[in-house]
Amino acid sequence: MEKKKLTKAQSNVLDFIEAYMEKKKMPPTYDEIADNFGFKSKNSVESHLQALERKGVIKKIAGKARGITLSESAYKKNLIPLVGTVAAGMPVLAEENIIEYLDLYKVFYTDVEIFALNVKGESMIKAGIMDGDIVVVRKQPVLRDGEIGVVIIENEATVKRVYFKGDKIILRPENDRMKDIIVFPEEKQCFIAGKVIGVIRKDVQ
Amino acid sequence: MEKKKLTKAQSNVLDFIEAYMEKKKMPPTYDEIADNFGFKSKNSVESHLQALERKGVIKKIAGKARGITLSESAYKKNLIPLVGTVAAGMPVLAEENIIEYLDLYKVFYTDVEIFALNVKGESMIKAGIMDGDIVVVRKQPVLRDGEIGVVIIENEATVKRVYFKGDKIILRPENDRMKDIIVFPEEKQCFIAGKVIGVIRKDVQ
DNA sequence: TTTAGTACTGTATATTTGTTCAGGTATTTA
DNA sequence: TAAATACCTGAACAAATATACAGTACTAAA
Repeated sequence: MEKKKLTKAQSNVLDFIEAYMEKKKMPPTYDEIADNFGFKSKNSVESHLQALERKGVIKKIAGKARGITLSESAYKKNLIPLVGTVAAGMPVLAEENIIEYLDLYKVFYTDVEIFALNVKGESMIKAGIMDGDIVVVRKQPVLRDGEIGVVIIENEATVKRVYFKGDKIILRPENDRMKDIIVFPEEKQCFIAGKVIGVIRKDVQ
Repeated sequence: MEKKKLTKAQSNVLDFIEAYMEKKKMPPTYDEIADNFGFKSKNSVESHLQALERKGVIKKIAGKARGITLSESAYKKNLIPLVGTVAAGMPVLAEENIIEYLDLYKVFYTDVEIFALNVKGESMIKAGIMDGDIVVVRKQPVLRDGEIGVVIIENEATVKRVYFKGDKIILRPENDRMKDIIVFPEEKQCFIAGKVIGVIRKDVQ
């Protein structure tokens, strides 16, 4: 892992490999790389790959078709570094400050089905769920008393804290200015879609 | 796309392909699949792959090494369906209810570097940022007046709304019970790490 | 009972693919 | 100026790989 600087040509080859893998979900062959850059010899590719391997950004699997793997640091482009305490003088993103790399796919990974829902309105503001947020929901048909869940009432999905009292369902907003909504399942078409397990906010003001 | 049901063996092969691709970032070869299941003939693999292709869950790229691609629906395992209005009677996750598939990697995609930070305490509660949340931060050395940012003060990272007044930096909590923190950059080692662009909450109570 | 599909083995073959050897020119480094 | 490095061509070769053909056995549907 010399971490030497890449030349322009080497950097172009690496970019191509990354883009190819992103799109096709597999590494390119030597021929495909040569074609892309108009190389008339596969050996041009071999040289570049050897250089990239020497500089530690890829690893070749000898003899194997499409045997190119991006080394860890190249992958981390897709991972978000989670920073802990920040040592003096050291750049924020220095390895020493990083606790782990967040793989956003895995943050909400579950065996069961999950889905997401756009939140409209401010009814859950005291629970930290704001207008425009996306809630991540684990699909399940029941809720425990007091859990935040998604309830479908006549084709409309609502996020509320849910209580059960006899045959009534109480939907309690987390907002002092709003009142409970009481639903009688016998009267209105109504069912529980799932439990809110996460929140994603894309635009922080 | 017949969407016929897979047999147990076919399902096993598909699972292996998915796991292999997850781990190695490339599709397996026929030999590797045969080895995994103890098949003594590559033709067993070919038959299974043809069946999987007929049933629409993979696509083969004829003649190409590792020429297996998972069809779209198989990928959606990694994507979170974003549900809009929910039509009556229809299951929540029916295609008709789904607006788009969220690719969490892309939700926070930017050209510039981003990192994440665990939030401790309730100082930003009115901005919908709660204790235990993860804030996603775009690395940048400046902030506009009133933006929520991450400021490092003597090795401690804090999330606050940031104002500038003369040579002072004012860190304003979004919590009525807390007071502004005023920092004189000349006296304390202090710098801006970035702007908060997103929030992720993993455990909703 | 026939037909179709599943699930394998075994052999053979053509193509794909990585790799090596032998050059060449230009550019940078010592 | 010499030596190293980057960057390319061209040809040849061996290994990796997909795929076709010929079977066997079992199961489920028509």
